[in-house]
Amino acid sequence: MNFQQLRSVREAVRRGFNLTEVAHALHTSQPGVSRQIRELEDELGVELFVRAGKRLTGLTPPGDQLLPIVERLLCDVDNLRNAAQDYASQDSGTLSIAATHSQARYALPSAVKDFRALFPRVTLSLHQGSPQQVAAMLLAGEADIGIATEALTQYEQLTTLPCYRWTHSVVVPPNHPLLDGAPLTLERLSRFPIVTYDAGYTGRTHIDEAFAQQAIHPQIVLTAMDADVIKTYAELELGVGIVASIAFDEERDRNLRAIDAGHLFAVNLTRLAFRKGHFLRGYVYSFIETFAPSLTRAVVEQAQQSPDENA
Amino acid sequence: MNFQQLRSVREAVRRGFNLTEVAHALHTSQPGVSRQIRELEDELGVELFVRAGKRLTGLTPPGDQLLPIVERLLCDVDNLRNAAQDYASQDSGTLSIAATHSQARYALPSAVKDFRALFPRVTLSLHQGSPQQVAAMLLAGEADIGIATEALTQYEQLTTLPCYRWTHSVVVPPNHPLLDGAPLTLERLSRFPIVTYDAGYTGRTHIDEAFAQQAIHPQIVLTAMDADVIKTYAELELGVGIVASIAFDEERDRNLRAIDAGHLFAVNLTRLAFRKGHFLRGYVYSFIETFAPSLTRAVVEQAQQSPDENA
DNA sequence: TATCCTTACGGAATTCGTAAGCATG
DNA sequence: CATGCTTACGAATTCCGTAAGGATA
Repeated sequence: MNFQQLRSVREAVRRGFNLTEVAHALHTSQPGVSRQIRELEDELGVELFVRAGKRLTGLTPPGDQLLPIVERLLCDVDNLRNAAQDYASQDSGTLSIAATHSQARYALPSAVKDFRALFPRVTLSLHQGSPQQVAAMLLAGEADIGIATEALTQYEQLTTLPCYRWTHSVVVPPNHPLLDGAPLTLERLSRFPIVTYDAGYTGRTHIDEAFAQQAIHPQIVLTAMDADVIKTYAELELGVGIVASIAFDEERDRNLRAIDAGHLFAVNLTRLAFRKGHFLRGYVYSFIETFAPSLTRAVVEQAQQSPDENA
Repeated sequence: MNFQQLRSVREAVRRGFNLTEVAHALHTSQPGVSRQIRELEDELGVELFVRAGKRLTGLTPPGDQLLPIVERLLCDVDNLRNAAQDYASQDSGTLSIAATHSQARYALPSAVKDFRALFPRVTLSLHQGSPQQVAAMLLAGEADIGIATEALTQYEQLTTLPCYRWTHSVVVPPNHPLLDGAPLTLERLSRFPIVTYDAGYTGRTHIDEAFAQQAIHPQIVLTAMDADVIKTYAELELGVGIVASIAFDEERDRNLRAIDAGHLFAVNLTRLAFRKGHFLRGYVYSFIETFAPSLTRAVVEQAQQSPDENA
């Protein structure tokens, strides 16, 4: 048994059982991969993959049970490397962050700035994607930490920690009727076409829930993955924008006015996540604490050890 | 990085940093081991071992931190093999049990008998030792499950589950004054010399506690690791024996009489233990349930997953 | 001086990629 | 017939044990 065999198996599952693709991913030849898998199966005495003729099509029951062990094993290989590097080169290395647009654009910049000053020799790589993509990157070991408001708690294999709470705001052009000073209600809001986030992004769930609860069916004329797009169309008077309050900046958004909507939609909780069992280098803890001061190293380490909590 | 390197490191720690011994344990040459370790250190970029001149004397801080990861990694290698075998040869394999004398001699036989009938093709290996040795065998991966009354809960890396409760009995020759029918008390007991278990064995802790609580200092004239020795000397009238009730058998021990001492000493709880993260083959669950019917597969699997419980 | 680790060297086994073969949709 | 897995083979590399060297208690 060796690591290459295990990597071949893991990659085969990830790449949909196409060994040619696996070979590319692992920078080796296709017959090589084929052999690695076959040899592992021989050694273990079980077929891990279902074969339709010569083609692999899925995992057998034993394969299904062994895969998590293989994953954990390879994860530990990374952990070993990371932990060693943490000593070998204390303050240099890579920090890979996966985040949604909202976080990358509005929440992270200040933490990133401070972190770069503290750890100039750490290469930061920031990957933007949907909450699902953020989770996928964490699970694949491609990112150390992920930050998003939605979806992260859904994954068995991720540990999540609360970072901060925030609410939505309504953004409208300066001459808009909603700026008449009367209290903002869902009912009033629903009289206007609405521009907001795509389903599954940045607290959209809470927006939908609020309307549904009052049996109001708002006319949503445009959805986008990020606040910048939403604000752009709110300026064009396509509709009333609903964005995260954090995404409105008086200085920059001079063509818009914000109305707090914290009382209309449930409070959102942005979470930080990492893969269970994934080793975090020393500076990763520093970054986390810079981003969310309540998440001290002790807090994060404890969350890592008691995998059942979802505080 | 490869498994042999990791095994060399693990074994070096286990064998007190003597690479010559490690080489024997791993069935290879001493320079080989030396090289494995050096190469791993080179690859990781950290020294794992403290070297005094040419001699290894201990772990460096990074070594200390990496060791648990190495252990888990190698444990998963075993898990992979075991899980595979569970499919490859469902009902054949090996079940290794570590137990104290009391358990091996009095509690296990019936479970072993039933298990052998159910799984004739499984090779049973039963290792007897002190509670500490039982724990050590589990930690070293040499035994699948361990059974003992003492000490097992002390180990961070072991998961333990309660099997059954039992109390002590006093055993004396047929003509002994304690058989006069008057209630047995610690005070009366302490008037006679006592023969019982060694410290750290089979509920000895509770015996000491009971006497200490009443500030009685019994005269313990002989201690032994097992009830058979104790009973032998009780027969020879060296002193009054205190043994686990389960160890007294009216049929066999015709030269002795037992007096229940359940009210004198705290109730003992015999526990079953296994290493956290250690894969258990299907028939292991069967054995456990045969031994302690309350420990169904579901119960055991749950204990495996929530490592913080010590119910 | 005995123990124990390192370095040096050479043979053996393993590994891996290329090329050819074959099944499937 | 294009895609995708397997088998075959040979070269290169890696691996590992023996033997010799050096440091320490």
